[in-house]
This record gives sequence, structure tokens and C-alpha cells, in this order.
Amino acid sequence: MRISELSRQSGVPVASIKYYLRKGLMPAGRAMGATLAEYGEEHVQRLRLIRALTTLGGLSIAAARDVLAEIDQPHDDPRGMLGVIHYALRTPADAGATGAEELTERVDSLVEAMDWDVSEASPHRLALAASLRELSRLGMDFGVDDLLPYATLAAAVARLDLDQIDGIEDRMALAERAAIITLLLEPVLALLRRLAQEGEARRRTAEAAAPHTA
Amino acid sequence: MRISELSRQSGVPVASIKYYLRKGLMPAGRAMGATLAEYGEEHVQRLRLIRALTTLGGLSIAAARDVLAEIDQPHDDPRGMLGVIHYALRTPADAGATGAEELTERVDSLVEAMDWDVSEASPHRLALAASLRELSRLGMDFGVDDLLPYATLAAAVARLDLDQIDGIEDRMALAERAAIITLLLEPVLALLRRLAQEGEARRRTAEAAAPHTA
DNA sequence: CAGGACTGGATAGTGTGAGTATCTAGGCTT
DNA sequence: AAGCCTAGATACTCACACTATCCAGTCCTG
Repeated sequence: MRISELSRQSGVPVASIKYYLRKGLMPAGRAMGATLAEYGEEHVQRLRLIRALTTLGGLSIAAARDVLAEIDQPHDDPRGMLGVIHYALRTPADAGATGAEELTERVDSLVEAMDWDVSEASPHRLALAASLRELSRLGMDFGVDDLLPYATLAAAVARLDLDQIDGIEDRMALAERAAIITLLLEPVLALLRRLAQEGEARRRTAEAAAPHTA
Repeated sequence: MRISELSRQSGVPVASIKYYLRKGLMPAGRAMGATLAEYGEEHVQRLRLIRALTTLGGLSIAAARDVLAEIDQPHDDPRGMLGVIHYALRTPADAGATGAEELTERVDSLVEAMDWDVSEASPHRLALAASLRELSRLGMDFGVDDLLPYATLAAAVARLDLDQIDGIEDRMALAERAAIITLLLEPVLALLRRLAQEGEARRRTAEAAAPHTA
């Protein structure tokens, strides 16, 4: 299929497709001549993934490129790839690590208490410490004890996540699924949390108004 | 305190402070003359909150303005304010609602199954439907049964969230806390999830290699 | 086999968001 | 009175994600 057909099927403007090609988010089509290339179904799928990563996942073009490059890499240990994808995603919260030593310790205690086998060098440790420091400066200090319940729930979520990609044999498909689960389920979880907050808030308000019906 | 002192204490450049004032994120200082205004500790705090919302929470200036405006409003039902804050936050996923009818039904079933008392008009319903549709087009279709375990965990998280702001009497402080919990805990939860994923993935890999030690 | 539509690739332009810098009077401090 | 600092307005910058033009080269049609 030619680029105009690819554009029609995917709904992505030709100029944007060219832009993604330039930026290295998509492999070029099979060249059939100096001014002609052949695209396939996999390109349609790739465009869908790109749009999902950027719009749903909120990734920048550069971050999406890194994640896609990781997906395309053959992985010996498919499960370990999750970590690598995570590494490709610097949260913007890693700026200003000054004075986060105490918070880093807190994160380490938490990881240990949860018995999580997480790389010492994981950027998430630092990112989490930075987030906690920011919250602390806003007057909301979360100690290990405050975080443990949240961490326990996060562990339960992670188990569900890994169940989703269990039993997929094709490595390429697995890598893609892992990325989708990690990145694109995040907004879904955030939305579920908000819906739940709204429901729980109303429940508590109602109970406060009429405690006997509880 | 003058603006330069405010800048020094908060670490935010004078030009940026003026920018936030222009955009309506901060109340102006008390005018002491045509070219002089007095700022207080509350302005320092406000700047911290603005920076946290934009950098940690990833909000745009416009979204942060809406949230802050909501915080500043006096609320009759402080808990219900959570919902209002949510409304001020359109997720970018609300574009393209075509063909989401079936997914909307699915979301409605889920909300009903969870017994969440959520407004019929909540933008989260539509946003969730749109996210699910996108995931479905990527080959990951989540039915109500798949979502229920996640929703149950989300409900548990929401209970923890509301516990955090329980017992705060000052309405202004409560509004701010509610916003912080909802918005700024989100990246923390995402990081916990990723740490947990990494831990769980390694655990499963290890168990697959040596099942007898499990 | 000529004309027009289409193509890949390069280059340039656009619009938005989030600041950053400059300018102009006016005021405060010593 | 001199030399700052200040509020407010306006203008400028920079990155990002496109979007539009250009330019040969190619294909297809009549």
C-alpha cells in the first residue's frame, strides 16, 4: 500500500506519517524505487500504537521513540523488558535532587518492607523520593507507614498487570503488550481512582448525614 | 515582602511570577501604591503549589488555574469538591467519541457493579470509555470482568485517599489537601506501580526458573 | 508516449504553550 | 537628587508537534 492509503486507513495525515518516519518512530516502508515505498498492515498497527502512546499515554515524540525502540529490540527475558521500558521513561520529576537523601532512605525502606526486588539504580527510586519531597514541602509528609497501604495495593495492581501478559508466547507481541499495559493502563487506573473517589466521597457524606443507615 | 524577595524565597524567577499573576493563578499582592505591592507567606505557599501542580502533576497553566480557582472557592460540601476538581481536569482522552457507545455501556455496568454513586454526567465516564476503546483498537479488550479487579483496588485506594483528608476542619486547607491528594499522589501511585511491577516480574521469572523454591 | 497524479525526501513554515526580556513610569531610600 | 526597585504592558524566545512546499522521480491513462 502507498502512503496515501496508509494515511486513509489509519486516519493519520500523510505529513504526520512522514514526520514520524523522520523522527524514527516507524520503520520506512519497503522501498520499491526512488519515490515509491510499500507499507503493510504492520504500519497501520504501528501508527495506532504511536497515537495511543502520545495521546492516551501523554508521551512526547522522543519518549515514544525510545519506548518503541525498546519494543522492537529482541529481549532475552521478556519480563525484564518492563524495567527497560520504565528506564526509557524519565518522569519529569527527576529535577532538583537536592536534599532528597532522607527521602531516598525512606523509599529504600519501603522497597525493602515490600520485599520488592528492584534494581538499586532504578530511576523510580529517585523519582519517588523527589515526589515525596515535593509533597512534604507542601505540608503533606508521607512516612513509610503512610505509604505501605498504598504500596500493598500497588503490588496487587502489578500482579494483575503481569497476569495480563502471562502466556503470550510471541516475543514481539509480548513486548508490545507489556508496554501497553504499563503505559496505557495508567490513565485508565487514574480514571478508575477518580470515579471511586467520587463514589466514596458521596458515600461518606451520606453516612455523615444519616449514620444510622450505615 | 516585595516581589524580588518572593522570588528569592520561592525560587521562582520574577518574570515567571508576573506570568502566573497575568494568567490568574495567583492573587495580586496588596497594592501599596502604583508601583508597589506587598506579598506574604501565602504567596510563597501558592507558588509552591503552582509549581507542584505543573511539574509533578503535569497540569498545563490553564488547568492549574481552573483547579486553583476551585480551591479558592468556598465549598458547602467540602468532600463534593473532589468531583468539581475532577471536572476542571479534562483528560486529553476525550477527543473522538465516535463509536464509543458500546464502551460507554460497559463503563456504566462497571460503575453499577461497583456501586459507585457517580454523577451521570461525569466526564470520567466518557474519558474511560474512550480509553477503553483505544485499548481495544490496539488488541487489548478489557471487559467488565477484566476491569472489576482493577476497580476494586481503585476503590481501596480511594478509601485511603479520603482517610488522608478526614478530620481536617479548615475548609480552605481541606480543599487544598484534597487537590494535592487527588492530583499529586497520582505520580506517586504510578511510581509505586512500576516498582511493584519490576519486583513482581523478577519474582515470577525466578519462580519460573526454580519452581521448587516457591 | 505525453500529461497529470502521486511519491519519498528535504526544507521551511505554523501555532501553541510557557516562559523570558524590555520598556515605561512611578515610587522608595539614603 | 541619585540610584535603586516596582507594577504592568508589550514584545521576544524556544521547544514541540505538526503542516505545507518544493523537487525530482515514477506510474498510469488515454
